[in-house]
Amino acid sequence: MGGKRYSGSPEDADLARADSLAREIFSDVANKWALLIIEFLGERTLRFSELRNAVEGISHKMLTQNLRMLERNGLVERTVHPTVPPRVEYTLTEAGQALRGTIDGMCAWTHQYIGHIDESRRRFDG
Amino acid sequence: MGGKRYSGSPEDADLARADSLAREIFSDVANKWALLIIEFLGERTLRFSELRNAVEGISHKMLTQNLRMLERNGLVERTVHPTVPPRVEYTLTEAGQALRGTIDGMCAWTHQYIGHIDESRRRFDG
DNA sequence: CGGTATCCGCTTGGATACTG
DNA sequence: CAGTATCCAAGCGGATACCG
Repeated sequence: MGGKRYSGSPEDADLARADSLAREIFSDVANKWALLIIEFLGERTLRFSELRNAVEGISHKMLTQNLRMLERNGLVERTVHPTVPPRVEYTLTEAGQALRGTIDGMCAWTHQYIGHIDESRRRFDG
Repeated sequence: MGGKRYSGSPEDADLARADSLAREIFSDVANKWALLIIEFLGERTLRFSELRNAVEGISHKMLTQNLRMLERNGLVERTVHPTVPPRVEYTLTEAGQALRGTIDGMCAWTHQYIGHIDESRRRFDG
């Protein structure tokens, strides 16, 4: 991603715009809270409070903030059930599901290399 | 990842420890600078300054900080050539290469859905 | 229950300067 | 060139309170 240089023609300007957009999207999505939320939503639709319990350590504020961002980018769909008390559910869209696939890869990677990493840390720290 | 509850037996304590380690690793790695660095190093070995140019927007400080962290976790290998001026090169280890595969997936995803996302954003903002 | 708003501490991260 | 250290401002993010 990125790394290219454009020299000024109209088509290049378009490419540059797409590039900066890609960077923006990448920056939105590539943070631990967003990735963890997507990972948990991949298993099934969840309510706000369920999500709050699943993603442990996340604050009320960070959860809403990230959910809005994911909704804005069309990765998550928000459905409000007009009941009392309110019931709000979050589901992955197709785009979200697709991204989830790659996050699964990251999780699998973590478990696969956890031993290597733990050892490497000890060597480095000592 | 995570989301499980352990009830207190010795084996459970081990699982809980592995779990929190996994979380720690995930938090280290799941940030945009780390992911971008790994992505660029996947193409080829790079010097500090090359990396600084490739990952545009990153500051000197953030680059060193993330490189140390990646080295500590054994994802990146650092080789110092004792010349004047010094020449320091960074390469992905096998673990790093493996992770790079999944990051490639994220980049591909970005480009595939960039249209959807752009449109979704307009709808949301307007 | 879920969301928004406010306050505010404190971490993050940029700028700068200095070493080998 | 690469790395470390210091300083300091901006903004992240937690806590709290209040509304629909």
